Amino acid sequence: MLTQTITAPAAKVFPVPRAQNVPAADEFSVIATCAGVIASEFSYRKDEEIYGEGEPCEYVYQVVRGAVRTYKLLNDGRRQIGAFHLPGDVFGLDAGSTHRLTAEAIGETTVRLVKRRSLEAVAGSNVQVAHNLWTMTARDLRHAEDHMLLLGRKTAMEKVATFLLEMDRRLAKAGMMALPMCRRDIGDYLGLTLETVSRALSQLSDQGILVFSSARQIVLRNRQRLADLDA
Amino acid sequence: MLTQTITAPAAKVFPVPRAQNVPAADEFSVIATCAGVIASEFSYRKDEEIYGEGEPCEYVYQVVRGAVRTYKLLNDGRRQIGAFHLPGDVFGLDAGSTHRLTAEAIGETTVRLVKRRSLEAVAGSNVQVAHNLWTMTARDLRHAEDHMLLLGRKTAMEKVATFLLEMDRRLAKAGMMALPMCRRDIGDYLGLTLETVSRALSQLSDQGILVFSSARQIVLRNRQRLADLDA
DNA sequence: CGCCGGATTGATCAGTTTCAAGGCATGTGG
DNA sequence: CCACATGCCTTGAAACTGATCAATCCGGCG
Repeated sequence: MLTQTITAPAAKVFPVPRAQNVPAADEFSVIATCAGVIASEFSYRKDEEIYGEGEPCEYVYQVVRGAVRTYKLLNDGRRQIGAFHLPGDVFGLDAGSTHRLTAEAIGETTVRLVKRRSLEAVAGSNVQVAHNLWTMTARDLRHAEDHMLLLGRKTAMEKVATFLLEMDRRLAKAGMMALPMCRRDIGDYLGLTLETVSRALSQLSDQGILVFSSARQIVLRNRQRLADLDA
Repeated sequence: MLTQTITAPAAKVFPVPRAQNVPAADEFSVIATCAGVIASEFSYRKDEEIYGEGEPCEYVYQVVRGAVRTYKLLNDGRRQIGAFHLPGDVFGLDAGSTHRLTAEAIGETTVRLVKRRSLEAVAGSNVQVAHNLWTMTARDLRHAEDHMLLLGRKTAMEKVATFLLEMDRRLAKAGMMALPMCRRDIGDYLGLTLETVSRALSQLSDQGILVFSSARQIVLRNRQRLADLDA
């Protein structure tokens, strides 16, 4: 899956560069800094597949620039996006031997990656690294548990409110939120149609809770009222 | 939360008894067998809380007899059950310091338990145990990912079909399935009302896909047709 | 300028929920 | 031993939320 992206720039291998725009306590960096683990960088074009469901886990990834969606499909094409991965986020870390979701670049996206085998090797002797693997998987589990509550029990408006607060927390810069994903992606993340997402956002705009600079550039005007709508 | 169950039998401490009716490759047993880790046994009455969301993680549990539901609540009481835990299943293993779901006994239930602190201690030096913690959390994550797809994108009938196949796989004995949980629990697991669950089951019964011995005693007559309904 | 993908908005439809009634076991007290 | 209460389940009818179908609209770009 790395070789099929022939038009993408060749991966540049370099000796453990620390990420710039990434939280301080960064398990990925800790892992990548361990002896024997080589971090590379790689770019994907819009909508390009990074790995597919069922494929063997060759690498573990960290978003550097851009955004990634991971999802599952039903036979007839219905899609459930499990998570959006933004700069600094680690994805593709599966404990088993194959990926259980498909990962795609949402827009032009750059990732760092480490070989899973070298990770395994280090984890086999380094308890700190083994602990980090557990912590990262546990973080994904926590998100999934919260998201099950959303999918199973929240109303459309509550889902959208939760989504906006999550994105605000994760990617707000200077009071402005620049959503990398389209309405369909949001719908497939929230278990809604794109029309329902659009209607909910319009309603929030009408109520003055948010303002659109453009369809994907949003300023939250009243986080408290949004939080009230969130159940 | 252990001390408040005053009418339950006192925990009996005993030196690492292997579980009888439990899979061979049992990480919990591996963990419980490690030096310094003491396994106890404990029983809970129907609907008794085992731990609450937000409480510190004192123990990790394994169901011996009975069944456990773990769930989250919204402010107004809407409930999402994340998983049912049946004999042999491990639950309550959170990487953080507090539980993120509430656990309750569904009926009269017996569990084995080990102190989380002793687990931590062993994991700090034993890579095998650290790896097992990761594997168990990853298994929960896999289930949560599958369940997000169900909650977000499957129809009522598809949800019920998936549920029946899951329970058939996990607790069918002699072709018969004895569900430990009520219709409301099933609904709160599938993101449906209990009436919708009941209607779907009746419909499956009408179509001859299953037969009720009683409301909770079910025989699947045609797993293939059920799998077809599952999407 | 005109195209195109994405977004919005409107009208109708359908699936699920809600509300309500009744049935069927189980257990308890008279 | 029967009457009755209780909890759980089923079934029906009406209401409602969100989906579907369809028509623009808007902004960016060739």
